[in-house]
Amino acid sequence: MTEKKELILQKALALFSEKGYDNTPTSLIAKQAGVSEGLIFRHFENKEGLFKAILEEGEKILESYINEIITETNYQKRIFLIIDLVPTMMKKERDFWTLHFTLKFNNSLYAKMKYQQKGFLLLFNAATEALEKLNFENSIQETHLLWTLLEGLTSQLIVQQDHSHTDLLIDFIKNKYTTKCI
Amino acid sequence: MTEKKELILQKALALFSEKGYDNTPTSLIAKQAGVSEGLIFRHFENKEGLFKAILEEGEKILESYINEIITETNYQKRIFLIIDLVPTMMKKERDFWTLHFTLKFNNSLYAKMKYQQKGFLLLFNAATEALEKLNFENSIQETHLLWTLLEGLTSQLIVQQDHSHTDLLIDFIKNKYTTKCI
Amino acid sequence: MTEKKELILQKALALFSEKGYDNTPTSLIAKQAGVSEGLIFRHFENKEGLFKAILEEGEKILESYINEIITETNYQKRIFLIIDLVPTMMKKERDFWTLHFTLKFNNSLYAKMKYQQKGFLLLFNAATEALEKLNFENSIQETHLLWTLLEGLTSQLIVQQDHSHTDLLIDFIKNKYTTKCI
Amino acid sequence: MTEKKELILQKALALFSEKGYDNTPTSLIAKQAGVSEGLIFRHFENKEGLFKAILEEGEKILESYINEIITETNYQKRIFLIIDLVPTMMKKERDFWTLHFTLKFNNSLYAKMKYQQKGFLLLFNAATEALEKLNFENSIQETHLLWTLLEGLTSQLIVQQDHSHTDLLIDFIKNKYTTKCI
DNA sequence: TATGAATGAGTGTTCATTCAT
DNA sequence: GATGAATGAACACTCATTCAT
Repeated sequence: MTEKKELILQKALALFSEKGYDNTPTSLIAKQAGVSEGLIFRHFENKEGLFKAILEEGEKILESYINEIITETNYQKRIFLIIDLVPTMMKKERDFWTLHFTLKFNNSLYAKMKYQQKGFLLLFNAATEALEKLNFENSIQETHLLWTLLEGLTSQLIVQQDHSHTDLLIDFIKNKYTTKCI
Repeated sequence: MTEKKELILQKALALFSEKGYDNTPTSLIAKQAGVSEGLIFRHFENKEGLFKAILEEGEKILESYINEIITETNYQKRIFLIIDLVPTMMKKERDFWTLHFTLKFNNSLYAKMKYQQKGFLLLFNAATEALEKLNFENSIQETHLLWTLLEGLTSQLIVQQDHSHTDLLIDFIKNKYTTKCI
Repeated sequence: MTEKKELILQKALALFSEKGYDNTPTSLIAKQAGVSEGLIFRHFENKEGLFKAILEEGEKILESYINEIITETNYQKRIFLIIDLVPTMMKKERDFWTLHFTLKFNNSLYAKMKYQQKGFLLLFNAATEALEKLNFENSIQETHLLWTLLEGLTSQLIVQQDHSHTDLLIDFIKNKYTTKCI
Repeated sequence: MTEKKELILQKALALFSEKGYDNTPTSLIAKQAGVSEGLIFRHFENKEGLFKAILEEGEKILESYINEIITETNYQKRIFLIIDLVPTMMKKERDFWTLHFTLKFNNSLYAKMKYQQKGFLLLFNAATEALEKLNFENSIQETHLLWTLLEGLTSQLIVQQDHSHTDLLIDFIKNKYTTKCI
């Protein structure tokens, strides 16, 4: 991976997440990366190829998060890790997750992200297992609830750049999962 | 409002929600509405003007939903109405809410939707009041939690066309709010 | 057919035949026609669509030539008309026939010209009939020979803009077909 | 001439004749030759330089054909050799002759082929001489006729890959030149 | 009100060519 | 000799928008 190729990926990610895929011309990516526009196509063939390359980079990061969580055998801690996942990712890889989340609603591009659903399925099952072990009744339904919560959280964190308010909410949620009264 | 103007609004809404605002050419809207492309600009001045006009139509619908909720003085029922709001809207006005939700993440257009935040603020306060009256501790935080849940629910309903699974979840949530152990 | 559409067709034909289809940018066509480039695509959808539109115009002309020939019942005259066809067309519709002939060798575009082969088949049969009636032995083979001659003639007239030399050849050929000793 | 240079020439010839000069990117030539694109420019400076190099190779082949013909002093045989020239070349060096013939109509590249006209002029004169010796009246005009025939033959052989039908025609023509009644 | 011809700026993409290694 | 990263000028094509009718 040459330096310029790396630069293209970085700037493309930033622009895609800020302005959206369709509103980001390849010419702008090239300009911001200080690179000729043609180079994008030499390296990634397509604008879509560039997009996929970005996703693949994110996939690796996601995998490491997931591995950490599903290997955690203290179930209480595992649940907390899951709850923390969204704010953690949004702090460390904001651009990537913004892109990932918003493009769920762009049908044509969503297809290219299916891969990540495998990762999320592992996570879902790990959550169900944890909730069961922690003696929650109807652990599957509880996981669905937790998932919905996390999805809402993501949505909010994307729109409001400010995390302070959400941090409070995170603690509030954790507390509920401690007292088993969600 | 002439018949053709109405047709434009309808087809534009359907296309915007299906393909996204940026991926919907005015030429396609005109074609599907059986109307000349120029007419769109005569009636709405801009593509953005067309978008705003759609939002204004939705605003009226939203208002009626909100009125029904905030005038409900049985607080238990009010909470249930709020929980049901998302699936109800998604059944009756799917296109509009899909458009509304997905465009939250398109910064430039989001600005044009601020109006609706007034409506949602009324709703938020009505929820806080209800939760307080129902003796939930920390009613504001609880409302935030509820809001997050509803936002996650919306996201899920947009991606999965199938509501059956979510209906179960709705009941599950309602039950929690009945037993006061969310 | 608006005036500008007509202009586009004219200039495109001239440029395609002069520089070849691939070497003629749509921007140049637009410039020479004094028209915006976008208009080409409004009217013809594609560069290829423009090409096809040109062919269709030529088809009509070809048909009228063919009709004149196959309805000629004086067989001697018919043969002369056929021999004269190439130089006549090259004088009156040089650009079109140059385009037609040269693009036979561009496989991908040739497919779009198949229609004309129907016309040429009628002509071929009319020639065979005439040669038979004029008591040529092996009239089919003779027609093949005549065809080859006409094809070579076309090729020469395209490369050499000057017809004078070819006109002599035409008379020479006609004479042979009169004396039945080709 | 290194092995790779030879490979480039081979693949370029095949591609130019199949897809045409303009429709053959240097990148494709490089790919098919299993060579870096830069090497093409190191060896031939230009895409056009590559084209010229191909022509020069063909020139040598053409010369040997011509030598064989003009040194043939049996005039009957000489004429037959000339008639056979086109199908022979099209069987043995199809790609090269296809390229040669089709690019006659691409003005800008045709200029680079003028050299070959010298060879063809020798041939033309040798044909005239033979026809004169064989007591054809108006031998120059006859040679023009023969030339036109050969040109048409070439055109047909390029378009129709199948030679069988043309082989019959060749015999038919030879017979005419034997009976002196063309 | 409604049409449809016309525009022009922009968009993704291709490709011959250069150059450091 | 050979590579492959990089360029920049073109190219076909799209689309919101204007305007005469």
